[in-house]
Amino acid sequence: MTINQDTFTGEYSYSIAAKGRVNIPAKFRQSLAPENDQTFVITRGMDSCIWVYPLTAWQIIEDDLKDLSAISGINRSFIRNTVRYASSVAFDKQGRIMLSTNLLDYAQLKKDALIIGMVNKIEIWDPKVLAKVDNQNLEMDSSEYDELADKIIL
Amino acid sequence: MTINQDTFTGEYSYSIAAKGRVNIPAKFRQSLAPENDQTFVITRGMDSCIWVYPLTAWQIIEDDLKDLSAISGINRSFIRNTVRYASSVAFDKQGRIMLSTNLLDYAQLKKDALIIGMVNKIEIWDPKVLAKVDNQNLEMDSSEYDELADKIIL
DNA sequence: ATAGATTATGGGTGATTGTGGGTAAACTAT
DNA sequence: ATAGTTTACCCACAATCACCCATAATCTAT
Repeated sequence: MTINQDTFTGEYSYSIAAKGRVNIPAKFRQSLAPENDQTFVITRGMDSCIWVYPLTAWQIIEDDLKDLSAISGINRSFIRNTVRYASSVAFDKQGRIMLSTNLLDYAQLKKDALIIGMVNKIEIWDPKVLAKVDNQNLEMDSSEYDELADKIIL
Repeated sequence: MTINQDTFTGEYSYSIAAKGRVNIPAKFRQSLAPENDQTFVITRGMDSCIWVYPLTAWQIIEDDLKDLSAISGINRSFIRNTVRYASSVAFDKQGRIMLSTNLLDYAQLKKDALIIGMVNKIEIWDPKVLAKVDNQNLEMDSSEYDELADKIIL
C-alpha cells in the first residue's frame, strides 16, 4: 500500500551495475502515477547527489521556466543551470534507470547507491558522501532547525 | 520518451567537423514537433553562443516583432539585431546542421561544442567560453537569483 | 515450511547514434 | 564558359544504447 501518488519516503540501498544502471525501489515505482509513463527526470541535486523527479512534476518546473524572458541575463543563467543536467529516463522491464557518466561523477557514485525518498522527489547518494554531509549538518547551528519546527508539526 | 514537444533539456558535447557541421542530439530531434519540418532557425545568442529555435517557435517571435512600433529607435535596433543573423536550417540524414562561419566566429567555436537544452530553445557553446561566463555569473549579485529560486520550487 | 510470485542484478544482441569522408550538383568569380 | 569553391546528399564504420532474457535473492501467502 502506497501512502500517496508521486510521493516517496524511505531509504533503500542498491548496487550500480557496470553499465551505470540503478534500480528504482519497487515501492517508488508503484507510487509513481500512471500518467508519468514510467518516466522520471534525473538531474544534479543541490548537494552532491542526483535528484529524480516524476515526469509530470518536472513538466511543471519547465512550464514555470518557459515564462521567464531570455532578455534578462539572470533568467538565462538560472534556466541554464536548472535544466543543463536534466534528462528524462524511463525504467526498463527490470525497473532500472540509466545514469549518465556526468551525473555519476557529480554524485561521486561508484558501486553502492543509497536511494532516499524526499516526498516529492528522490535522491541518489553515495553512502560515504551522504555520511560526510550528515556530519557537517550536525555541526551547524540548530537555530534554523528550530525555526522549521515552528512551521511543520511532527 | 521525450518530456515535451519542442522542449529541450540536458547537455551534450559534440565535435564540429571540418565542414562546420554539428550534430543535433537525437533526443532534441525527437522532441522537435513534426510541423517544424526538421527545421531550426539559428541566430546569435545574447551571450557568446548560438541560439537554435524550432521553426514554429521562431515564427511566433517574428510575429511579436511585427507588433513593435518602428517609431522607437530602441525597437528598431532590437529588431535589427534579433533578425539580422537568423537563418533557417534543416538537419541532414545524420541529424547535423551546418553553421555559417559568421556564427562560428561569433560563438568562438573551434573543435568542440557544448549543446545545452534551454527549455524553449537550444544553445551551442564553446566549452571554455561557457566556463568563463559561468564563473562571471557566480560572482554576480545572487539576490535576484534567490528571488527566482523562491518562485520556482525545485 | 513450502511454493509461487516478486524483486534485484547480471549479461547478450540488434538498433540507433555520432563522426568521418566521398561525390555530384549548385553557386561564384573571373 | 570554365575553373574553383561551396553546398547538399549519400555511404560507412565504430561506439553506444535500448531492449530482451536468465538467474539469484527476497518476499508473500497458505
